[in-house]
Amino acid sequence: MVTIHDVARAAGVSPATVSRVFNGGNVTPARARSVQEAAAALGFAPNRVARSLRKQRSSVIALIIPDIENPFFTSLARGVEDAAQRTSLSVVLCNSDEDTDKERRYLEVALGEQMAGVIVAASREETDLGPLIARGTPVVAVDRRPRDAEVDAVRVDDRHGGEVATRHLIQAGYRRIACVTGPAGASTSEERLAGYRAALDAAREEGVVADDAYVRHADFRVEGGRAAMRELLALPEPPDAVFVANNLMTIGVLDALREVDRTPPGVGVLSFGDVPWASLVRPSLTAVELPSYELGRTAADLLLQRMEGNASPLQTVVLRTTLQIRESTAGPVTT
Amino acid sequence: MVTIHDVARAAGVSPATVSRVFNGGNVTPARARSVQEAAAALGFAPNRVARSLRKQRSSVIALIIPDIENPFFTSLARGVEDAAQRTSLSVVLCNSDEDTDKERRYLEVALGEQMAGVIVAASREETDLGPLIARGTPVVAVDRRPRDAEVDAVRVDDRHGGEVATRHLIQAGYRRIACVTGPAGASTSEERLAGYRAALDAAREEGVVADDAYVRHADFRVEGGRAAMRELLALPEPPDAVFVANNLMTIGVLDALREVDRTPPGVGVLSFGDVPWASLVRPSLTAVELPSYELGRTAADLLLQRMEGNASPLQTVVLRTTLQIRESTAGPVTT
DNA sequence: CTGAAAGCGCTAACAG
DNA sequence: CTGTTAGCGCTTTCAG
Repeated sequence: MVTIHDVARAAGVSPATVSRVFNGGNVTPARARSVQEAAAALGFAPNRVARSLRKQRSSVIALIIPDIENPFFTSLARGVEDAAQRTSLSVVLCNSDEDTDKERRYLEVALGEQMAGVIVAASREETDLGPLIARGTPVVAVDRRPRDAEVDAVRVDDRHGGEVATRHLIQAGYRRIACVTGPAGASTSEERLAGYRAALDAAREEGVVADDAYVRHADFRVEGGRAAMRELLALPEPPDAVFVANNLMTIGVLDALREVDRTPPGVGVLSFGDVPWASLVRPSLTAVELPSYELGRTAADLLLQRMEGNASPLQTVVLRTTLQIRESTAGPVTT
Repeated sequence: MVTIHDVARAAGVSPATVSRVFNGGNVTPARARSVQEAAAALGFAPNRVARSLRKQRSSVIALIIPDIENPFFTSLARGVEDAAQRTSLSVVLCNSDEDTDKERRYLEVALGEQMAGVIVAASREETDLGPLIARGTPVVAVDRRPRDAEVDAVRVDDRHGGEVATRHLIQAGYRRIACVTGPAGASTSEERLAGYRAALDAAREEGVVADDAYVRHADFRVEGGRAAMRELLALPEPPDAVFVANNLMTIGVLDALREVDRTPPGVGVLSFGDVPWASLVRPSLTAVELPSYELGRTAADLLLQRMEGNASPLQTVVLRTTLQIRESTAGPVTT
């Protein structure tokens, strides 16, 4: 391995000077050039580990997400990357797989590697960001919010979005509206469910059924959605519409409906988050649109500000969702 | 920050002993316990940067992929993660975004961070793995193969798969078969195209048209597929079938076809790689199925072997693809 | 089985 | 503007 010393010797300067050349210190142009030539000739690549140890901080930021196979999170990741692009920092992705153990491990890695910053979509509200914060690492929670963590956060108006969505189903004429939400303990699961409940409660007098038998917790994945929908269909009085709390579960729900030949809008289907490559899906799906890319972008901007020393009070940015009404909620079959 | 010295002092031992406790050295049980208690009490977390510097090797492996928004690569990533799971290594993902500059940067990071290993799906055949190899870092090329790089590789039978696919279109009765392939310079683009050409050449006598006007290079993304298909449709004599060299471009192709109300199987569509969430798509799509997960899994296994010191000659593992015949290639409309 | 000591490669004072 | 020096926190000989 060729080090800064080798370059120094070859260029006839001290190691410190070489370091300065590579870090924008004050060096005579002539010398700087000869250092660069020596470095190129020797194929010198700076040892980032040594640098991190010395500076007590690396130059990579970690993005920890719970499901790399969910396009919502990959789009969010693109937002983070694009924002980091302007800086000299690199972004690495860590997939916690909705698994608190894996998540904890990645959090430990981020701490131990002295990462410059961490953006995390927490698998559960219990996620412990304490050690990172104690060390002074800037942390931003995105999409999902750990309970009582002292961090900046960027998320969407889950509760409100869930309420608007459910209200739309009611207005479209559906009366037995089910909800397939995510794992208990994930903030987004809970909030979207709360919005659903609020809308149902407000509509009691219109003959809308509010019954917890219509509520299912699944895993935010295709299989979970499918299983939940099958259960709902097996009910003595199956729902005539479903509010599904994320995009992937909606795919499972649609599969389950197709199995029994009941398709939207006969059974209304409304997804929180656009189904991936929605253009392929017929009938087109009504969905609460989420600004996934902007979520990532905003989180990264916030993180970068903190890294530059912005010491203003902690903030939570809430991004708006938009209900996109399409064919899948056109109204129940009139029997 | 609490270091190994603090723990040593608290436990009344030397730093070396603390290190041994955390690395499985020989330490009296009683002492080991008191060290662990001290560590816990102080909230000690080992500094992985210092360790990496000392050991000249970190404990994370990098997976560099060209498109994090492509489910093929995220599935591959899952394969890598699951294989790494058995070890104490962590996997971080780097998205090169089909951009050779970003890719080079990540390769530099992997080198500078002294990563324990690197798995890379190279954006182009020119990708330079030299420095990594020179340093002795185990490297495995997956899916895409950099030209003359001295590395282990895991890929699929792209050429053969492309040939089988095209032959199927011919047998189904299509005669003007186009090909939308990926960027020139990506090994998979070239190989799949070569397979397509071989199949056409072999079928000249059956009235099959082999004309480079029917060949388009796009970007392996939805937009590229859409644009390419629009061009093909604008030809004086548009194709009656398309072999699309990846899953995402197929989505764009289907969109473009729908715009002009020409849908499969009237125009045959065959995708190299299953379209994501294919269950949603009607008509169902004929596709060359790729073992994406196994690709990642195999690459990681190979990498782990090399890290354990396996010094057998370099190997290339080629995984089989399977043609899944479905509705989208049922045959042209008879006019 | 344990401790002392010597760095891994780099950067940041501090002198000059 | 440049060189010298002193570590960053850890692991690993080498003695004992």
